[in-house]
Amino acid sequence: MSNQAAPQSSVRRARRPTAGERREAILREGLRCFAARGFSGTTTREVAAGVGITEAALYRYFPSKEALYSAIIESKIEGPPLIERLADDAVRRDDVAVFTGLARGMLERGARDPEFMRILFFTALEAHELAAPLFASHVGPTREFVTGYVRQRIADGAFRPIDPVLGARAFLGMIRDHLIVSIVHDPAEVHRLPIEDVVSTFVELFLTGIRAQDRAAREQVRT
Amino acid sequence: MSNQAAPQSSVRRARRPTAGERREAILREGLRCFAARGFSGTTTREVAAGVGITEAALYRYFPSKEALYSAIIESKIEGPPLIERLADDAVRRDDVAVFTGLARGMLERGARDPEFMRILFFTALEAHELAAPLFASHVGPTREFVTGYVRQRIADGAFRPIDPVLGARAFLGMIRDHLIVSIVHDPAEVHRLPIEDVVSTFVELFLTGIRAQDRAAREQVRT
DNA sequence: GCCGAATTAGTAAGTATTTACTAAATTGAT
DNA sequence: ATCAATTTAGTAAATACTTACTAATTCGGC
Repeated sequence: MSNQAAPQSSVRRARRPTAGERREAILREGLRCFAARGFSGTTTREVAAGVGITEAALYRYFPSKEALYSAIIESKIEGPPLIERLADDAVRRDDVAVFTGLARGMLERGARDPEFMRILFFTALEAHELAAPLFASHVGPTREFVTGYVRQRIADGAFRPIDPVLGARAFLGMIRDHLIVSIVHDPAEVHRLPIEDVVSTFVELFLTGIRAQDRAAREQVRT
Repeated sequence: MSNQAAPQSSVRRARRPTAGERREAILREGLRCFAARGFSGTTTREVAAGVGITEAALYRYFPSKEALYSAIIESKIEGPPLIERLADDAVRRDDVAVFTGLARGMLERGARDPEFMRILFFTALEAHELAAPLFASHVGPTREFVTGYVRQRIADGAFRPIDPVLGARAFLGMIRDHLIVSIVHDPAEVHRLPIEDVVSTFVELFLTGIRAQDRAAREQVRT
């Protein structure tokens, strides 16, 4: 992983990365470190060493450790393309498509970008000031989308009349817990179960549980 | 902070705390700090100041910061009385009692001891070496208990034949997510919804979703 | 193309402060 | 007076950040 650092006597000197490339490299390494050990568990020295430069060079790109951390978090703040993709399914009241898309999107993101999940948790626990914006860009909209959809389907008479917040939480909780277990605790387990199996199991479980049923089925539950 | 407990024999002077009391006070304050800012985000100076003593005094009771942290975590490692309480309900196959007891126990612990939840997350994220024992004493047994119960009920023909691990995760995920939201993100929200409402909503949702149903109801879900 | 000045990116070696931890002096209850 | 509990007053290492300088790259006039 060590960068080129043998410029002296060699005939062909390695090209020096552009400022943009360097900045990106610092952001990447910073993400790695902060995701692994949190803000206070990470030193600027580590990050610089990981990039293959000195601390002073790092401070050329970011005026402080805080600024670097903030830049990393901000780079993860983005619009909600997942929700937008599901808007169509939502207006068509296609429950299976909505919840399948949701589960698949979340689980795939977790598999693709596990460091993002860790940063998400660290910022929340460490109460970083950018935790709120970060959550407002990811977790919040998703929760509101699901809550709104559940509320709508209850109004439609398709879902049972439970608290929509709890309904949304129930579904998102299944997904999130799966992500937590696989990413935070046991990264190996994530590959044991194919994503599609997890998705369909959770969706079926949730929809069967929340859908309005005839009285007989509902009474059965109360044992 | 002045530390005055019930004066036993002397009335005039403030009694100096016994070694045991002091130790307890340090553990309490340590829990507060570590739960709030994690291991690397907490300084021994802070803890000592919070107790009202100097760092040197603290080091009389604990030989290192690590030792203090370990003692705090170990004080939270305990047997599984929750699961044991549910064993009877489990052999009687009383689904509602089992899952209600589970949800209630977890949510009440979260409400009673939010710092424990935060420590749990911090140790996992910071990959502290005591994370494993801590999880083995709390999270693991609960998950295994639920997984086993689900597996059993599937064998009974009472639950649908899904992966028991995912079934357990679905239920525990709902609960855990509720705890996370209320404790990590939004401590105010925990009081908005009465625990009993949350418990019954989740239990009904889950049991309705996982219970074996007649073909008509099952087909309905597939839309 | 060519070359020296200007600019940019980088380093080595710091500084000031914080941190975990400790030895020796002091306090206070009995 | 004794002696454990506590404080005073440290130490060495670590940490975020800086200073003073150098190497690499770009640029503008030829």
